[in-house]
Amino acid sequence: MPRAKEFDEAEVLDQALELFRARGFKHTSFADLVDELGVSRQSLYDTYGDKQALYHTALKRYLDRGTDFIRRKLEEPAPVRKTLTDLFEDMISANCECGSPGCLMVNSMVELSPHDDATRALVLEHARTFENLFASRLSAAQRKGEIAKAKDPVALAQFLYHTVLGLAVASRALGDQASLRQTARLALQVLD
Amino acid sequence: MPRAKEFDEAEVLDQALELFRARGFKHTSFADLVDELGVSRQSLYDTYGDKQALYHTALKRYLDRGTDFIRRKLEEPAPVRKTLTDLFEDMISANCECGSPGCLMVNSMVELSPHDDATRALVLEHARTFENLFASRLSAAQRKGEIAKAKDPVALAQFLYHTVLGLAVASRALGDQASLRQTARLALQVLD
DNA sequence: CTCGATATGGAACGTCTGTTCTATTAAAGC
DNA sequence: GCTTTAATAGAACAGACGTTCCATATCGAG
Repeated sequence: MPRAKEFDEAEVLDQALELFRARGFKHTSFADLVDELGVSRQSLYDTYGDKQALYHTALKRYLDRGTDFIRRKLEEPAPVRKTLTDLFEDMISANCECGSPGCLMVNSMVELSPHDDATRALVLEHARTFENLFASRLSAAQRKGEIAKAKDPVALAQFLYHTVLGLAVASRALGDQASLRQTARLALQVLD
Repeated sequence: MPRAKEFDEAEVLDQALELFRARGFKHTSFADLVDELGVSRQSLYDTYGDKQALYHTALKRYLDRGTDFIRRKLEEPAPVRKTLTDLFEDMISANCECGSPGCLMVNSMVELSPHDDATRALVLEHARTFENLFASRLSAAQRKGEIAKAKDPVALAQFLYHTVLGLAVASRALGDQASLRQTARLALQVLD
């Protein structure tokens, strides 16, 4: 049996993720990663492949975590308005922690999606998943009489998705949490 | 008197703007600019300064054009709902033309704002201008009885601004115009 | 024609980039 | 103790990057 890894693969991946999130793909050099992760060049290549592969792995991890979080949240038995209010609040807090690096998914959509097929595929799939999860939760809310049956759950889900994108951009570039919360509150009025 | 410039300074600047818009700052090399603008390196440096200066000039031009457009539109005597509906429609069409390069301002907010003070200052000022223009138009609409007086015009303006950001991201990465229009329609329901 | 300013092509520059190679050290299992 | 695998440091690489310099050609005004 070989020697055991001396660094936690998942933990270092998360550190790389945070660097990419704060600085973007192009603005994060491999030398930056070596310096700030405390792992040698060669070990990074052996463990994660090249820079693109590392980025994609980090992005996939980020998206999966987000999907899991949303799915769990939407399964809670609370009223849909309460659930969505909490969800937006959580997202705003998460995107504004430690400065305002914004959302890795949104940053990837802007920086890489148009030129990198793998990234585009990842975010497109996530968008569909997001919309499906929300649409089915909203449909259930309609059956329970929580929101009007005349509304289109898919359109509502897409609207909420677009709202999340806007909040992520604003949190990265403007960083005013109070106005983000107010926007979330107004956005959820579409349910009324 | 010296020799006259052989290229249209404003026209070439617009071409550079489109390149930056489609590919971002880091992904657009100076060699790309030389190749695709049909102007020599030296002339570009003499006319616009270095790459950063060229980008900032292009971004400023883009923001100013956007502000002018919005200001003119909001001054029209039409009802506020009709005006905003048209405005969103125009923005969606403009952001989705020629592929989906998205919005140079939003792209700059994501790629450069956190690391480039000049860019951050430009977009922050634009955000304030946008919100002020919208807030005062909404206040006027309240005085005319077009929308309820109980609503906060500033909060509504910020909500609409955040909505625009989200639509720009979605148009760049997803490019589904139909869902963008539907989102715009739902967003404007906050006025009801 | 001449002078002054401009445009242009190409070479040159350091620097940074992502990536690979080599050599050495270190732990875990047989 | 040997083998195997992993970690590390450092050198080396070729290519791209932004930028500057130089020599030359071109046009307008005097």
